Amino acid sequence: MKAGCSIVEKPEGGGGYQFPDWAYKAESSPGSRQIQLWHFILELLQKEEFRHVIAWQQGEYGEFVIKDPDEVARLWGRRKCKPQMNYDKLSRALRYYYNKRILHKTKGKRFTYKFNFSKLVMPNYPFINIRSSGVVPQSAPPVPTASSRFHFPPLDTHSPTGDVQPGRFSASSLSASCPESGGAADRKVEPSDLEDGSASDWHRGMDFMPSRNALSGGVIGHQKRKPDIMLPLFTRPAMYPDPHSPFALSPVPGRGGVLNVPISPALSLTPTMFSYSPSPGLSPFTSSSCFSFNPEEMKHYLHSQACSVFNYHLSPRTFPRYPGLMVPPLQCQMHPEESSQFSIKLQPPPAGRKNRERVESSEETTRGSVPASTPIPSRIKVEPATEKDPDSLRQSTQEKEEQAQEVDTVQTRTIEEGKGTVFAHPSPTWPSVSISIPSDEPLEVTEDSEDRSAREPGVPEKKEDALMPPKLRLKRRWNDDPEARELSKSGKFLWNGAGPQGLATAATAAADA
DNA sequence: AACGGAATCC
DNA sequence: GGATTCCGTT
Repeated sequence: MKAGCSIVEKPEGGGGYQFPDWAYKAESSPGSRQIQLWHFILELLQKEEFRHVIAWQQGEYGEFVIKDPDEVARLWGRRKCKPQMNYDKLSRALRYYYNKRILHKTKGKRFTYKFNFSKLVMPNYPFINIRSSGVVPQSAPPVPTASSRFHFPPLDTHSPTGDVQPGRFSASSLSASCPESGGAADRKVEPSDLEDGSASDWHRGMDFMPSRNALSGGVIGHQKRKPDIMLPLFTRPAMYPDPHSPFALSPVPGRGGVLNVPISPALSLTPTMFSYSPSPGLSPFTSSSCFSFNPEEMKHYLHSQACSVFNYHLSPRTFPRYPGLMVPPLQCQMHPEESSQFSIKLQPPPAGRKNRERVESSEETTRGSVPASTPIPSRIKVEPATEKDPDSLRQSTQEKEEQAQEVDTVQTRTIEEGKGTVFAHPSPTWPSVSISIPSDEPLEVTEDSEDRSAREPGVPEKKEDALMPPKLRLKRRWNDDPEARELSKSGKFLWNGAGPQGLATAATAAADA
């Protein structure tokens, strides 16, 4: 009986964050209707009260340590009303995030994982870019300061200068809805906690966005309505010193570059939405909004969108419509049927254990209904045995570089140099993303100021890469394959950096929801 | 401890 | 689809 386990628990008025009702609806969270583990983790991470249980790892961007695995598991179990939860199970769930590139393991460090923020948030906060100063506050993820919080990536590739300061996060309900969960860890933080962070409470600005949007859209309660255009654009915080605003969005409308981003807190940061869901219906940007923007931001956004569409074979429909926008032809399309429903299958059904057993024992089936006729595709392990263990070497030094490049630097270069894209069919070069915006200066959107040629000379893996199952591709990309990373850095994967706060915000929101 | 396959649940 | 559960392996 999960009677007491309500998933949607709106924060009572006052302390919590007020999102419009729709934000709390299950539909707002495609994929999973309940809080997701990574949300939960972030949620814990943003609360000082749990610092002894789980905390950001100092010195590593997005890295966190589970100090008390059992307790984390317990909390998670309580949240999910799974009393039997333990770290083993929880960690299994975390491990599933590896392939999704939401998380990866910091090898050599016990109970230490690392969020892949850059890939996580980008679709939702394409312009967010936080510096990888390497300074990670104790109780909070690397929080960009008011001055560095959000950058417009391509324009800011210089090395950061430790101006990241610890942010503090207001807490929302972390409370489990389970009946027995009344006490202990579930409390709200004092207002003082909410107040003083200069860069801290930014996510409260989220409050404005959905609600204002609901109003401005005029279609309250119909978020599914297709907007004319949906672009999450953010402005520089300094311009709008609204302490409550995550994106420094002033509640005062009408400023250039300000956009009311209608992000469902629950939905917006579900990474799978973007990465694996070509459906425009599930697009994070599917809510209506009125906004203004500046061309520069627009360029970046469009560019990244274009790249995303390209890189992931997303439906072109995911590309925001914009007058004058020229979406480069997707020449890397697959067969029509495929492309229409393209999605990265992270966990393709492998030959099951049953099959394995059957092969071995040549009969025997303990389960009820059994695949009497399940064609067993013999699985080919394509993955090259890169048996090096660069961890010890890489860990402290190189990883930071990675972060700097991965997170901070937004690769605005195009697929151009990718020649044959990772995924794909050799497509004649897709020249720079052409984005034309009315009343804009000549575009040089695509040039990376650094122009690092991280290009692999040989790139022998590409073909192989293309043949490789998506799962493996991703795996390669994220696990330990520096080459793969290099490849991705060189333009295969074009993501904007993003801040963990965004996630934390979402986590909070989701948690509250 | 960490990984990942497999089945299952919701 | 996202866990949860179980478990063999490294």
